[in-house]
Amino acid sequence: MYEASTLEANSASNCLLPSPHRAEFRLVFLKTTTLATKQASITTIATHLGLAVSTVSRALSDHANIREDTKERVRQMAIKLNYQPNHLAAGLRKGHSGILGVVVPHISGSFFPTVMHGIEKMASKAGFHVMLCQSNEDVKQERANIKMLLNAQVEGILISMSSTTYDFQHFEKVQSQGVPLVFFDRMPDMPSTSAVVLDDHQGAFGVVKHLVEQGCKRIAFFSGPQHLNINKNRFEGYVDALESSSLDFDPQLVFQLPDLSKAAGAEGMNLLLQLASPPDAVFSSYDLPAVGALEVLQERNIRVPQDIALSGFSNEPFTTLISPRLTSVEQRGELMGEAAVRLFLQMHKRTDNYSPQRIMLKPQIEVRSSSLRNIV
Amino acid sequence: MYEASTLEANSASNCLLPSPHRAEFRLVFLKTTTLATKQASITTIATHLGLAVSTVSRALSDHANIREDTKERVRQMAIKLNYQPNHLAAGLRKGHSGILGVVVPHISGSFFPTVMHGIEKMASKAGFHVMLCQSNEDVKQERANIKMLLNAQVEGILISMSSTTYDFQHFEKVQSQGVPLVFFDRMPDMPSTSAVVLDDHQGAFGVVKHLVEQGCKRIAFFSGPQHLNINKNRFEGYVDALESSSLDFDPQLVFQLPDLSKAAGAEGMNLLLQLASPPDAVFSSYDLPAVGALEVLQERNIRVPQDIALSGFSNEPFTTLISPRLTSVEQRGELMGEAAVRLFLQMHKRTDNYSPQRIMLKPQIEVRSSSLRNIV
DNA sequence: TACCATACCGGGAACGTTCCCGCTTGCCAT
DNA sequence: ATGGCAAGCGGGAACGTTCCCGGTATGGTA
Repeated sequence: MYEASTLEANSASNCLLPSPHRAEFRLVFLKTTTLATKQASITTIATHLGLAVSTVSRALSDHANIREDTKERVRQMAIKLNYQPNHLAAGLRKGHSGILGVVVPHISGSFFPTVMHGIEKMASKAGFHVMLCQSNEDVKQERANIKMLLNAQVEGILISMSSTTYDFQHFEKVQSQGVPLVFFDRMPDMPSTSAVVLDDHQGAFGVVKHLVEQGCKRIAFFSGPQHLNINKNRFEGYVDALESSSLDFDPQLVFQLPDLSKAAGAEGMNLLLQLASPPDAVFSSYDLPAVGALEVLQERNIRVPQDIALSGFSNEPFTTLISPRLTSVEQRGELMGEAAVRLFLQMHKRTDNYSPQRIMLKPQIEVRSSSLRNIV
Repeated sequence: MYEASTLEANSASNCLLPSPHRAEFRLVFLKTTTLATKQASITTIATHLGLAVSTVSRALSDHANIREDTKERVRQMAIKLNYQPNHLAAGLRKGHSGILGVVVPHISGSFFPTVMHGIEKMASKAGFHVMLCQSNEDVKQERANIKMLLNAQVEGILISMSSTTYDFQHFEKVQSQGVPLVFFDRMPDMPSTSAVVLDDHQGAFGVVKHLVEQGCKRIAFFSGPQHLNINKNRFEGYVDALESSSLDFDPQLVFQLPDLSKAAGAEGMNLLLQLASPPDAVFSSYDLPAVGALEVLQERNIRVPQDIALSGFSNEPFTTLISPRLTSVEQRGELMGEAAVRLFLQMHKRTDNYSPQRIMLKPQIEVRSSSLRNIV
């Protein structure tokens, strides 16, 4: 169709500041070096006030056994000397760093960023710093990430598994180290792990039930790699919903896509249309293939949803921007992130006696015009 | 139009593991507590081998003055004792933490996650850990984030300014502390700061020039808050392109939207259509308002691009999923993230004598069917 | 034989905190 | 007058590293 052309494709170009700015900079810089001879520490405050280090430490942490006026003196001197507490030293001494590690397969799409948003929000509220890694869907990087995080003395790890992870020794090592481990969305088939996941089964089940209500009888399914719990559960939800609606399961209508892309969805749709009896609905494990299918249908002037109804999964932002708007399943990413942190906090409080817990979030099925036939 | 209905709206429900799993867990847990009596340190290895701590330290860091066979013995004992180096202690002693701080206004949309992807990729390649904060477009949180990061002894801060930031003292404090500070995308109007930004002016200029080439003569503009450099530069690019095309600047055609949302774009479009002489093109500072405008036009059966051409900015993923596909400007987020880290690394190497540098990325204008009138 | 350089390793201080223990002072009850 | 007790503070060890300054062998050279 319309090929996107490119007007400007030049690569990055460095451009230094004009000379007046550079001059101004030098000034600032000189002022800097003379001031920042040495960062003020707790000892600096102590010697300046003739107090003991321990007293200053307790004053700053608002300990009860320190008089209010000495506390105030310490605080004043602290801001006067521009004192910055050293989190590293405190962490070393206290035995915990206040850092929470997060590993995601990648930072793209809308789901993982949404979860990260929930995680960061909740973690910072609880006083934790978030250290972020991405595994790039690679077990080796995942292992390296976990090792890094353990070295950084994180107090817990929240992780969504990479798609190439089949053995779980690196996860077990984390647990044996006594570090709380919480999975979100993608979790391994391990007992004794905490996790927060979406009820993918129920989401898929609900979508198919909805399609049946709309009069669909031959519902096709686009699936992803089955070793991931999420895809497996979505598929089973599809199968169970068919059975519960006394519809036959037709393997011809099920495609395991090589990747969950738009192109793969388009290809799948083309294959479906070549069938002797093509489907009257397509349910895709992810929104992108559904859009691919939609474009194929629109090219061929097949009406959506009248001839073929369509539903995706994940409720990507674009589902409400295309026309017809795409029915999908909201994954509640932010809630998932928050729940994962909450689970971590539970395990962190009573590290002696935590029992692994699983939270299953109820999906929300967003019914839109791509599947809504009888507009009331 | 089609109201999205909700089938399942239950909130989160906790569900404990079934009893057999819990039993299995107890077993695992007991094994854990007995093993993890104490994390092995460098001293543990030293005493086990009858070596000095310093020797072990140098052996593990592959120092030249240690015999190869003792190195090997140390390494073996390390894995035998399941030794995990303590990054905190090393950081405290060495005076640097190996942590890079990142502050973004929010983790949503597609731009910031893309930048973060570039940052994380580049930083981890350089051996840095990434600590992530979001300011939620709030100066107070931004200040708190920076303070936190400084306490965490980060070796540098990469930041994209919040939209509510008007004074820059917290930035100056970072610089006076000698901590490298690099802005990306949104930067303050400060001299002597390093930054990597998109050439927003050129991007906007190019889009308008392209629209003019397509025969458009009355080009409307949707703008965002002008105190942010990005919006200001886009607006100026628009103005300069008009002038360079000897087209009149008509203030009636320029809207400063309250927020860069779809609804705001729709409202703006409606107002534009009420004009005595409506525009023949709309250029929006962000993609979402452009989609809002598009929906209004499609409702009224106004043809895009024949009657009114359309262009957005940011090249959000959905621009290629809607129809007609939306012309937009690619912001090169990943490249921006990588460049920001590279800039930091430069400043980090020669902290004594770095000159602030600015990198300006060339935008790519993705011409698509929403603005392409004469299909060759 | 005396001497020096090199290879290899130990001892110990330091990084900035926290926390346990102990000391003084003042006050009240016995 | 004696004891007890709490408030308020100081001293110092410890957390796990790294790094400087040594020390002891070994081997080679004058």
